[in-house]
Amino acid sequence: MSTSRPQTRIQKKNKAAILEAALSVFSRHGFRGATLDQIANEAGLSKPNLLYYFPSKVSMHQTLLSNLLHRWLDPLIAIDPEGEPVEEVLAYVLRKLEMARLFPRESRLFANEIVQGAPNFMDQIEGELKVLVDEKAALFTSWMETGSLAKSDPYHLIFSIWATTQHYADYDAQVRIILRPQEDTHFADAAIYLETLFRRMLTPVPGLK
Amino acid sequence: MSTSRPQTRIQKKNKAAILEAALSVFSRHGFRGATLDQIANEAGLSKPNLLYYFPSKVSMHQTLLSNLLHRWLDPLIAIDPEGEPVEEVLAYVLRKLEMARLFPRESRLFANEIVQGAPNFMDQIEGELKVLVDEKAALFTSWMETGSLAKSDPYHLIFSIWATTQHYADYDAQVRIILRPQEDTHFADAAIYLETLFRRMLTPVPGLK
DNA sequence: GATAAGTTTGACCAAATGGTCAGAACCACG
DNA sequence: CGTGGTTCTGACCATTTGGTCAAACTTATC
Repeated sequence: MSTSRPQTRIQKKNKAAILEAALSVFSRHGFRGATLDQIANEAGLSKPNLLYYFPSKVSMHQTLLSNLLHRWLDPLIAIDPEGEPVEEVLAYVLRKLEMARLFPRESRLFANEIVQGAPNFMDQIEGELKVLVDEKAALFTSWMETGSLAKSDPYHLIFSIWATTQHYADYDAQVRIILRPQEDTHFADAAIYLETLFRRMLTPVPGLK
Repeated sequence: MSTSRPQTRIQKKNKAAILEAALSVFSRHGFRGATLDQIANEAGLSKPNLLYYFPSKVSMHQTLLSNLLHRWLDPLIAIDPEGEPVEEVLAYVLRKLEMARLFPRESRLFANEIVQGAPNFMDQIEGELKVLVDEKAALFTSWMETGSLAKSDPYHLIFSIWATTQHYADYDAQVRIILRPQEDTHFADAAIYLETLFRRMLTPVPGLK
């Protein structure tokens, strides 16, 4: 209910610059490993100036995490219960891969948080995320029962989609070294591979009941 | 060539306790996020005592990483060029999943290091790991050419195996929350799911040339 | 059980880190 | 332009952190 003032031009610009820098630093070094000096440097501001816009280091981190949640859930929400099942799931895979390509820092921020036991993200995982996953798992199960999707464990199916796509963001350093010659095409190659992988998994085999 | 003295009883015990504690702390908080006080606490030793056994914080980290490399590569080495292709790769998948179950801290240590751009692991990834991956990728390709393994990109195949299996160690916190009711059986369920996923991917379809 | 080697610790240090604050500089607007 | 709010900074602070060291305490060996 607080009558919050509208942001000034400078506030908008600097808050954005700080969050941008904080995302880079937190996603590489984790919360504890990141320092305000690094963030200030990268944002082109002084350390006390950071703390003029955000009351503390944790508040920057929390802001980033809650901004992240919606972007992270959107591709899952977009699965259409009225669509063609195999194509809907494959489209989800490709959307997730696209996220890994376009927002690798966000993916790593998330990875860092989970690896550390999700100390600041538990609530959201237990809440919105779990509800949504349960809902989509139920949708997958109903598709499997009508025979329009091959039967398998819907939760582990979702995990395998997350794992394979996020791998290209989180393990970027490893992927680049191993694929050195084809560095520039590796996302396109991954898309082809993953579409095959999941199409074979999901396409119902007519002979089986 | 240095004539290194044999370790005393106490040295053996305390070095092991320190590495054990360091593994726990580094794997949760990353290198920068871990503190010597935490490690000392967990090991039941004083901070100066840690530094009697290891000259610095980085030396503990490096020791853990190089101990890790061999355990990490072994399952890949064990793929037998003389074996039945589909079964060999599936056995590799299950071995990797077993590693995620038995050594989750090691997996997270590795994940932390790669997420941060592998500052202390580059050499080994560029060296031994890349050579071994190239070798096994070539083996997969030869199997694909003789028709005993379905055709696909061997590098992305390997990535997808790593990603899906390590997910259960690295994203443990998330997995446990989403699967709460079946927490205790989730590795067994994952084994069934992943075997199906990769069997469908790898089994050659007779009708296709 | 003396003695030399191995082990442990409290006290300490310099650097780094998150954060504060008074005041200076800047900007929008009448 | 001047004035009131906004933005920025240098100097500062308390705490944490990796690391040192001399001295004390154990342990093994003869």
